[in-house]
Amino acid sequence: MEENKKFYITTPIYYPSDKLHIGHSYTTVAADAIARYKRLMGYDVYFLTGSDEHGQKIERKAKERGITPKEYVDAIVASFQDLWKLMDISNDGFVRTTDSYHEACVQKIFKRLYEQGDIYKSSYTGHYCTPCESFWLERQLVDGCCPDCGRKVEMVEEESYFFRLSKYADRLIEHIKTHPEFIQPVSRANEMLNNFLIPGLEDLCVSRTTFKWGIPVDFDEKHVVYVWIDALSNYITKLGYLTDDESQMDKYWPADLHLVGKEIVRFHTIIWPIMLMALDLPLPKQVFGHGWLVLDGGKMSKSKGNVVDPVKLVDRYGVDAIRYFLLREVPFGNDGVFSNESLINRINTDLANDLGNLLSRTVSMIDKYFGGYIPEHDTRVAQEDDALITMAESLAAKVDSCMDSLMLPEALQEIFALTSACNKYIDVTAPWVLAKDEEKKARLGTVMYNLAECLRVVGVMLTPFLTHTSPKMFEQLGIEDEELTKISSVGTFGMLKTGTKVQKGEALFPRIDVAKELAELENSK
RNA sequence: CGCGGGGUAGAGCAGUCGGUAGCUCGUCGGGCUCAUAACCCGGAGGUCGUUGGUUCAAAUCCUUCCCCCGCAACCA
Repeated sequence: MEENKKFYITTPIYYPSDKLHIGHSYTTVAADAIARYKRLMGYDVYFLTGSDEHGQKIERKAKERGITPKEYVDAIVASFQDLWKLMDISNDGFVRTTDSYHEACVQKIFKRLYEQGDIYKSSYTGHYCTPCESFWLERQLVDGCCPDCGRKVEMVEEESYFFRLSKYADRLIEHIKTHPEFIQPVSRANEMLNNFLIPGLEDLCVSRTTFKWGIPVDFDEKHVVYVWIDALSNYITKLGYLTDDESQMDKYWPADLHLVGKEIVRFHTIIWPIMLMALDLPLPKQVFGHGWLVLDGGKMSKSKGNVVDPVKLVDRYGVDAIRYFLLREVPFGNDGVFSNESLINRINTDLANDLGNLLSRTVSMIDKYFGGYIPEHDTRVAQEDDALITMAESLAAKVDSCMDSLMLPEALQEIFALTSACNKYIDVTAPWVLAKDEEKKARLGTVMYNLAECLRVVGVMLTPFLTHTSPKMFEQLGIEDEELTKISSVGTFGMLKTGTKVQKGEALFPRIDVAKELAELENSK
């Protein structure tokens, strides 16, 4: 395997105003699967996630509870980390915007941009609601009053710092046009160009004086840095940018992939690249804006009180079931519907019926017909063997091509196509018939061997996606040799050793009684 | 005329450089009995939102209109 292949992947850093919901899990699980896949392929991966902890909303929430903002975010950020542990997220770093290295670096970035003239001081005029301490745009006002509290707003002029986005707009447009892979899916690139870039960018107000919970502008302490400037910087502050040790920065920057939800594509493809241009740093190779998990009734939102709690689902169905659903159900990039029913159906059909049952019937037959030892095999004696083996041998390449385009559901479909083929293979070869005829023992052995070997291949390919399931599969197949769990072992068929002792275990995914389960979920609300 | 996405079998989706309409789930029927009542095969079910047009041929290209969703505020 080649050395020096690196892959830097990030999720957004989440805002700790509340617990995370299934949508956040979706982004992070997707990033995790990609990160794990790249590691499996031999890349030196750095996978970063974190929390974006500043801003007025946090300050207000903390005040309501009578605690400091830091106390408030500490508790919630701990819950983030628990969730990622629960979901088996393999992040290499976790950045908090309240970390001292981050704050120091953001101050340096801000100062540098100011000194080189990309940030300048001016004044901002807007409709201000004093009780809410918020500025509102003209069109946001309801009958000329604050949309939050309905009270009168007043025109206020505030001293602010501005970032010259306009200066870099042409360069950015050019970059987007010459790098079609930069913003994915492409429809999002069109959206950015048509809505923001081509009409012309206005300079961005990048400091606030109306609240304190932020990173102070060190040369003008009554200002704090605008949260997006603060937050976006995380992708490089964590790598040690502008510190004595920039080795991580040298190694991993530019990012290979910023995975984000579609609503923040704008910040990642306009403000962030322009910040990087101003800092004279290379731009990330790709920003991928995935879609949302929506509910039957529409968007998931805290105000509607319909958010789905990932912890509850994981407790009930297990991590792998949830990971699988998130990665498989919705075309990556599109919106998709989340419902308990679709979740349970997905678990039952793919995981319980196709995969789990296949392993179960295969191991049982090896137990029954060969005393639990994987038998000898002839290679490709029948046409059906040939088709199956060819499929198994070409699986890794197919999955790789899907993963290259970030087609996660399609990658899983390829893997499950092999399990389907195995189920069919059992039907065609009818091992229970072969078992009745002592003369067909050799043929029976080959059939069982082929099945076990295919399952091993499936197990290897599922490693990045179903982190608990693959080891369980290997255990039941009796595989102890680490080499047989690596990607390098699936290119040629027949690596599994004859004589390996299989271990019948518990069902990988017990089948769920849909009606009963839905009723219980309904009651537990 | 703000921008973007979408309207294809009961449900959810694929198919869009034109050429017999596919997949998953569900449903109906059959097969098998190794297995988690799982697995395998087959059937039924669609005037591809609407109007007009281009063409030998349109879900696919152009056009009219209708409907749904999202964005334009720090909710993945």
